[in-house]
Amino acid sequence: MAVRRSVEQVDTRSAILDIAERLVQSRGFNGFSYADVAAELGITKAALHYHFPGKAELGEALIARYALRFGEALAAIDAEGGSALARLQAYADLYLGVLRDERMCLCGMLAAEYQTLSDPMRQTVVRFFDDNHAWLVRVLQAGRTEGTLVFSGTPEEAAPMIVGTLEGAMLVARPYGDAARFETVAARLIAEFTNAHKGSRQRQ
Amino acid sequence: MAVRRSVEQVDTRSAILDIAERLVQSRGFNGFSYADVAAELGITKAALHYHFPGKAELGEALIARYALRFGEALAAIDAEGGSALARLQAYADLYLGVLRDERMCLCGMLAAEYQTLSDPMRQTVVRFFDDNHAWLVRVLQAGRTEGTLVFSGTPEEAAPMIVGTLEGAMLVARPYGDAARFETVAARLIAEFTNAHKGSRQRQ
DNA sequence: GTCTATAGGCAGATAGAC
DNA sequence: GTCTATCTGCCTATAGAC
Repeated sequence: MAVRRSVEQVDTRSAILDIAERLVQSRGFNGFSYADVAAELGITKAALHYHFPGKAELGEALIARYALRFGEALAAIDAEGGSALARLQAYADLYLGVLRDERMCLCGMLAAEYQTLSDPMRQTVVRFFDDNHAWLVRVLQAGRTEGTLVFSGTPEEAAPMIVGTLEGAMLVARPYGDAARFETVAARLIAEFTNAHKGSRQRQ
Repeated sequence: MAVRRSVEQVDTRSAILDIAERLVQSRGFNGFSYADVAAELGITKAALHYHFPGKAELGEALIARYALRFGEALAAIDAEGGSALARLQAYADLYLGVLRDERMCLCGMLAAEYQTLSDPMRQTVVRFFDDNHAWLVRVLQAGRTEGTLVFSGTPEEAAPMIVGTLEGAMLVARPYGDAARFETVAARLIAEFTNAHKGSRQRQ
């Protein structure tokens, strides 16, 4: 009963999203076309328009699913019950996994192309970063309370450093095809949030 | 005598590069067209092809000029004779100036679109990052010797952290239209390279 | 749901006049 | 150097048959 979609539709829709997601993460939103997706999936461009009326709507669905999965990954990290430090390391490993797949973070890519995106896409991109920020703030606060993370200033000030560094390290590592370059930066970043680096500067 | 170009050609060529540069930095290489440049400059698309045979050649010229100017800016920083710390701060301020102009770093943008670029463009992008890296390595080494910069590991390991963090902070700050977000991250980054954060971990 | 066929526009690019 | 005119191809998108 009910309003369940047919299996075919769900699968095709997911397959479209899978292909488009990889294309956007590797080539950018302005670097792929409906023709690319259709050819790879073995259907026509017209069929794509049945599932997504336009490229902007496909883009919105792309970010929404990506954000959903990213949120689930963060929830899974939380569920493991590790320390805040362990959670921060797991967060960096999420980025590493994307880079190893020769991709850029979807929303990092879209951040670069931000000025060419539709308003709905822009809002969804910003929300992704907002969600990341909020999760990191919780981790940082927990780490400070636990004593596993050490940093100056507020969690709200420190969180953008983590997002920015990981996004930027991915961005630059990709032209070099060098995941180790990312790993070195990520390791340094995490090191900055541990040990007894900060003596007097902690929470002035 | 000699083979000097006419004043008109030089000026038009520069004007084309100025407009294209801004368009690439704000919209991406795949987010602008010859028509955009021509309309803004008040000439036809055909005239653009006289100065640059194709979009790829325009792109190469764009990166080459950008790298040249960036190199000059770094030389100017060196010429001021400040400490390594002052030079590092001036380096971060270069990025801030670009962001304040509502632009992304040209090569950061092209790094995102890397997989869609021609081989010559790719090589020029990588060389830009190589040059940045080399300059930063010199500054870091000088800072360690002077005692104005403190960091763990080698300069070669630390330099990618600086490039990555600044590029990433720009990338994420732009959707927020918030230069202060960048400044906070840049300030933290520089703070990490100063003070007495690192005790035992320095050069193990 | 997917197809064929096609519209309408814009992309990068070229020829040749001036 | 810049123009008009034009080309070819790809883009997103739609109509309507199956």
